[in-house]
Amino acid sequence: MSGKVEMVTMRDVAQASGFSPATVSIVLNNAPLARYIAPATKKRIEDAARKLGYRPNAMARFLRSRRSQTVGVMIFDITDPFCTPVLRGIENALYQSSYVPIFADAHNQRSRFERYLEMLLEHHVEALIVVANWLFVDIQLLADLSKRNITAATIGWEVPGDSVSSVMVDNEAGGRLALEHLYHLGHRKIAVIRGPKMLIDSGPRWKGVQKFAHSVSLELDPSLVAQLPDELEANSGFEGGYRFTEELLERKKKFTAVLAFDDLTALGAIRALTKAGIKVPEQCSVVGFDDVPLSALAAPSLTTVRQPLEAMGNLAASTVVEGIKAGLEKRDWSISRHKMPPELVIRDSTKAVPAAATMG
Amino acid sequence: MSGKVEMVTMRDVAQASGFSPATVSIVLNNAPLARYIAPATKKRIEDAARKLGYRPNAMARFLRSRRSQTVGVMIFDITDPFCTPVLRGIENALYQSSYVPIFADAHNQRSRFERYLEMLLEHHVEALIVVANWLFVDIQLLADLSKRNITAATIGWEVPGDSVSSVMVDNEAGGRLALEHLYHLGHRKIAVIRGPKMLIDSGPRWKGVQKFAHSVSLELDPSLVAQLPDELEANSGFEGGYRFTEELLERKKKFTAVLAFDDLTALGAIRALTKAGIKVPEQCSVVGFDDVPLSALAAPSLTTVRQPLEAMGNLAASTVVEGIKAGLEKRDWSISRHKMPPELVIRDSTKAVPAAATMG
DNA sequence: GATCTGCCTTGAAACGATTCAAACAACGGA
DNA sequence: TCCGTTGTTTGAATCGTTTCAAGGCAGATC
Repeated sequence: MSGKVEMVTMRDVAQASGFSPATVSIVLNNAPLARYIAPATKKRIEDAARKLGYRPNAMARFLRSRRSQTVGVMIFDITDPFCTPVLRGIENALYQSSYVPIFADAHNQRSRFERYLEMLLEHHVEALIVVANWLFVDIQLLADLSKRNITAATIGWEVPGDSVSSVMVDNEAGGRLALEHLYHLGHRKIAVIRGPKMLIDSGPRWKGVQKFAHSVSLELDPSLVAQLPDELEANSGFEGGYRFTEELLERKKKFTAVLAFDDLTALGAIRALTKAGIKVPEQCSVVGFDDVPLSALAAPSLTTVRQPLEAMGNLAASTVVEGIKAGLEKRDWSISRHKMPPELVIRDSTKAVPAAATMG
Repeated sequence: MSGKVEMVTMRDVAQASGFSPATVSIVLNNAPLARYIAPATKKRIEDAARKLGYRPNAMARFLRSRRSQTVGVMIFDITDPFCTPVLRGIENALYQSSYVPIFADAHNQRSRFERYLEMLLEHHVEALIVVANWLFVDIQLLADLSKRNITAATIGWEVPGDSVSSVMVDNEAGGRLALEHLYHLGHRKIAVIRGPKMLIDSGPRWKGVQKFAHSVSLELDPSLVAQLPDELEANSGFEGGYRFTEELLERKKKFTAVLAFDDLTALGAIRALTKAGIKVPEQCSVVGFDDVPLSALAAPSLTTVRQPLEAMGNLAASTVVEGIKAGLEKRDWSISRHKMPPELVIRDSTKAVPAAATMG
């Protein structure tokens, strides 16, 4: 209860057990040489370590072995509800492999991203996972990492070249799923809110929508289609969805459904509809994209195209851990590019189109 | 573009600049001795470092100086929307001081908490911030940390004794604020959903509610008061709020407002009311607590008692950084216990009680 | 010319682990 | 007795910094 606890070092364990530090190291790490160590020796060393409460010093270990047991996790904006499940997935996978995540939040700022990258490199992370949803393109990143052979993976984003693994949702399939759902419910006049140009997701999703429309000869009225502006604010989608929907209503456009770029946009659209006295889903259906956690809690709960966010985080982390292992064992290893299948989650914000459209 | 980049060490900088590693270290760290170094020398060393792209090796530095530039951030469950803003606040403050957060998510499991604590100690974090909202009480934690003199702070929680700083909201004042608001809107028949016993917040909030009720001679009908069960699931509050409200309605209880333990509970209550055809806020007001990010997006947007979550994270982080500094300079330093003032945020889920109550 | 004073700069010892080549002990066979 | 073998254990170097007592070198003082 009084003075500081002196750190217990390997030397202490060696002394206590009567063997040399070398032997202790070999036993405690179960290094290859451990197979030559007498069982009795192992036991005595392990007992001593336990008794003294020995904890290896991660830093000292690193210095010799080049292993920091640390992975950098760079998030573009933790405030975005998209990130939380992804982070959970990453954390969980790393935990299984006894890696510790160093958390970096870029706040959507490039300068912050770079400074954090610098810090992560100083801490010699063994791998880097970047959760981003737009084009942070950074050649420096690519060069720095692959040269220092730090395995890296991105989530929701892809880096050109073949040095970084990636995990994404199949956006095109997702776009298709969303429109297909509305179409099968009988909707024909559908407003579409496309994502900002700067987001990599926007293009493919829209393509999926168009392709499906084409396949069933559905004409998408261009005056019902809008594109969200490029914005860095985390919740700007909500605003955007709200404004565009409001505008459509003011212009007295007719539509029975809104296909929104993502869940926040959908929520914004719903807010505008509700405010104008239009009931969702009775008078107008709304479908989102992502299935962020709050979508299930919203009122009405949101029909959406689900990205398996936690699984994506998990996969990315497992991938880099695999990459680290391969590097250690000097095995060959090539990056992977995963496209996860999206899944339609039907909740309360969509409904079959009423026999007679009630909106004007 | 070919082989790996060899690490640039301080020795390389020394060689390139024509000085010794000692001098380089002194200059690059701007150590006390730096005031004796000739300006020209400094410049040459700094130039060389820049040119070679020298990056200090955090591990090696630690080994000598005992400073890992690392702070452990233990979160009880990142899935809880409460945590995100807090995490943001912590991250931001640490970033300002060039500390890097090591992220640990206990998933509400004690075993995981302990394992992570172990890992954080191995990585020699210079401080620990624990975001928890219930009694994880752990004597081990206390002993281990203060003995190894690692400064620690908790958020939303307090540790007995005087070794750990804490930042909390003033729950009692918050409870008061919530009821006061409803009362001033004219509500008299108010259902109250108290928090789970295991949460430290529950008691004081309820106490605040009671005190205010007493001060205005308002009688709280015990049959309109429920307590959420002890549950570890992150979103269990929603379920709880839903179920209790549903039950009240089934029992045909009369009330014009619900005072919920937290935002999720409030959202659950709203869901139940809406499902029963009762309009919020026209027929029934609902007030939450916390002001988690999704409260503003919910429909109707939620009136709630705001905890300054980001500020709380920020404060906790600044506090431990201060503690680290004090320790380094062998200054005296005593822990602090902050109680942040809550703030009523009026949105769309509350309204003056109608002249004639319409509910049965 | 010896000694003293500042100024700058540096040698060398840590820090706590890992890693091999090498040492050691014991034993059987020649 | 000597050698080789087998089965265990270890000495000593090393990783990249930091730190501080000590060193070198002008110029000033006696």
